[in-house]
Amino acid sequence: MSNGFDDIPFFDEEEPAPRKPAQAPATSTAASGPAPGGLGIAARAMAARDQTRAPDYLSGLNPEQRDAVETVDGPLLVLAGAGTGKTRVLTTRIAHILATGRAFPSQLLAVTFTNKAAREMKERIGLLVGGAVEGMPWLGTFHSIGVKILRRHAELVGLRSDFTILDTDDVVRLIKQLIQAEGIDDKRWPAKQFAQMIDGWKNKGLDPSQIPEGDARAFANGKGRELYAAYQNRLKTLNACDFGDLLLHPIRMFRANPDVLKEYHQKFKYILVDEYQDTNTAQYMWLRLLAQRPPGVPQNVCCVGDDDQSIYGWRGAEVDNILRFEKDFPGAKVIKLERNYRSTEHILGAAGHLIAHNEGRLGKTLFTDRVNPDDEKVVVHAAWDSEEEARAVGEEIERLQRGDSDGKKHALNDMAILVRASFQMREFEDRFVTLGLNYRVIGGPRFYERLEVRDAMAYFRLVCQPADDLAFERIVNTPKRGLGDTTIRTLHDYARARDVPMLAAAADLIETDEIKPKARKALFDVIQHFRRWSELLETTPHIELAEQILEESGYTDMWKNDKSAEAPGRLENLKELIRSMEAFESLRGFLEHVSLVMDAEQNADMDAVSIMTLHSAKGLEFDTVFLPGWEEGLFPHQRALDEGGRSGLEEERRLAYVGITRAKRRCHIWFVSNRRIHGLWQSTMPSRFLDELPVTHVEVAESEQSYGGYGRGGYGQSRFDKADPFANNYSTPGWKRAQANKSDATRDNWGTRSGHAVERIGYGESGPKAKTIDGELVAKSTTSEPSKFTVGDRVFHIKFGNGNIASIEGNKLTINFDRAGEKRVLDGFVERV
DNA sequence: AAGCCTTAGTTTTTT
DNA sequence: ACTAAGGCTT
Repeated sequence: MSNGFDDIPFFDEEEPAPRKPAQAPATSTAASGPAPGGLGIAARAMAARDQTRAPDYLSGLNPEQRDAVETVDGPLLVLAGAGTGKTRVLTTRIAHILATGRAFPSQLLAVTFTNKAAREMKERIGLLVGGAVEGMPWLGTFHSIGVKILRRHAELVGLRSDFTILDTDDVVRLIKQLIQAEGIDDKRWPAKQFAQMIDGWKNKGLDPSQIPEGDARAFANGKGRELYAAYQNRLKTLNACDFGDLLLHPIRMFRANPDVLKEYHQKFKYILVDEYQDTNTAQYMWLRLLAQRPPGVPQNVCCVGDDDQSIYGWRGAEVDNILRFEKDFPGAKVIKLERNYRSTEHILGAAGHLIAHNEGRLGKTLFTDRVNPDDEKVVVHAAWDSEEEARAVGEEIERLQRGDSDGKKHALNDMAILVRASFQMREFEDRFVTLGLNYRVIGGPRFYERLEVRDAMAYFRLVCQPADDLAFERIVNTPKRGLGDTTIRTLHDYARARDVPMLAAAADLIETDEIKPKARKALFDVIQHFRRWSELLETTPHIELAEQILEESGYTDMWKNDKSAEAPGRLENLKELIRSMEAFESLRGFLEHVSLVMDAEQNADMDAVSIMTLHSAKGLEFDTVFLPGWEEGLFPHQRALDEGGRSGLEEERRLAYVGITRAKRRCHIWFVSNRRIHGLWQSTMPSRFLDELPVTHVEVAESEQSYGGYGRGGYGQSRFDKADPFANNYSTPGWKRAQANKSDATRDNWGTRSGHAVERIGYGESGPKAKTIDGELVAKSTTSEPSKFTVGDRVFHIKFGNGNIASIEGNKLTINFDRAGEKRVLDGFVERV
């Protein structure tokens, strides 16, 4: 569990979460079996209760929190703003339900989105109640609980209970096969895209028969519905599920089997949902099925969320679920948590003013009364380009580390850089490597998604589940065994014709002469190996077996013989994979875990600055937060605006809100005038979100360096004394260029900004001379001067050779090259011949 | 089966 | 501009 954040206390300067009560039994009596288990916890919790006064665990709560904990009967929506003690309320509420004897641990259903959140909740309940929480079998993610339900009733939806869970990669490969089998051009209709469509439908809870006609037509000349149905059939044959099915199958099963649903109704006395604003339609349907009760019986559902932190609309989350909670659950009580324990008044003020620009919200205002005159305002900085941005952030970090500003030395662990898009990270990494500053990147490619780990897992899967064709196809020729396309196709056809797994097909076919002798020998060896491994499965310790599989299959040797730079790292990852199996009892148990828990631990020992996207920062907090890249087009992101319209913009704004509210003490926002996007230098405009920050809580940093045109020439006072605090930035070369571009076709990405009137102050002309790089950049991307080329000119390009200019858009030329065909290039890269 | 060349994509991410 | 992946050639 340690990625460095788990030990950061949720409350700053508050008393820690209540400790194990003195009268709690010292020894654990946790039940060993599953249901009806968990009496150990209940007993401890009951013992912890003090009949004469309010129990200890309630004492540290504010009135609203306490209300949310004690309102146990009937539907309850807790609107918990950032840093208001959400997790504390949830965990205390659970402890309270247990302590008052209202339910056994096994009668609580508590759902989270991520494994991390589930883990954290378990730990914290353990702290409250004392001891581990083995007795809460129904605390987990939507998906892990879905699997649990589904394994019990798999046969009701046409699966066997040992079904496999496919991840995205498997799904895409499977769909690709289906597309090809239909004779559809898989270049024109990419499997990946269709996988995303299916995912979208499943998020909405739609079967093939239910998808909108338009959607069905949109793919592969109207074959969308057919393909989706074919995909579901194929999954059934494979005895497999995708992630969406882990929710949809239980929904189907409950609808078709009211008696089963009733069992669960009786079982779950209290239901809790975390991060309710992130639920999608399918999750919502699932929840409603489980939460519904006959008239007169209270629906004990408690959903906790924050509409202002809903940032996953693009993957199917429906903020509406939280906005209409009261309609869905009549008689619901709504409690708002607005007292913030995390941030300074300036940070809260800035965030609150920004988010107030959103229309579709329930409306909360965070406040704190711990006001300190030394609290720093949110600082907005300008930089010339992203390189300077990274340099300046690096300097600020070193300053804090040394303790220059306030005499306190700040740990790198307390600082984070939160970016909108991951490509922004690189510049910071480069800079920090140069500076020798420790950093850690959160998110990004994950351990279990690495090629070598997935290969190894495919071997294990096939040993446990010989019918796993996807695993078979993945590794049958890895390492190379001379089993090429032809052989695989033969196997595939045979298997499909007889409806048997490919491994079985292979066993059949090596008896015949349909396969060339060489391939037959190779296949024979593979089959022998798997037979033996399967036999060892029951007798050999799983770690030993896993090592043996990787050795005997030649997989480790393959990487040992590989001379590429990555090979050693891959071998190291394989060792790590084996090591991580130690925590499990069997190979099967391990596989199940991995399919549901895709995250791996990070080392938290080192003191390091965290770099991550705004999305992965949700739920975390840091003393100092740096928010670079506040420019139109990047943040708010152009695509969010194009595809999401106004609601897209509002989601971006929520993202900005999430970013600011991660900060406890210091928040530094940056924007640059020039950024390279897709390899081209673009002039950028400051983000509209900057204009939405309140003057009283924000200051604009004086220009720290090279980037001249800002803050010099007698501007000592706050930029906010002016009508437009950022006016000066609009006099920079970047801004002028943006203006010039406005009347030009090159504005395509950037010129669509509206409703943002600014007064320009003619300052740049007489201002300090810009750096040399300025001249270069202007030369490359300015459009204020007419192009030195005209349509029809014959030009030479170093890569594409000779050609004629077909059209000119600012500094971008469209050229018909004699050999390379039509290309768009910058005018700086060609010369007249 | 390895290596080269062309082509497409380049916001955010969980399970 | 860069990268990664897929297709094609040798």
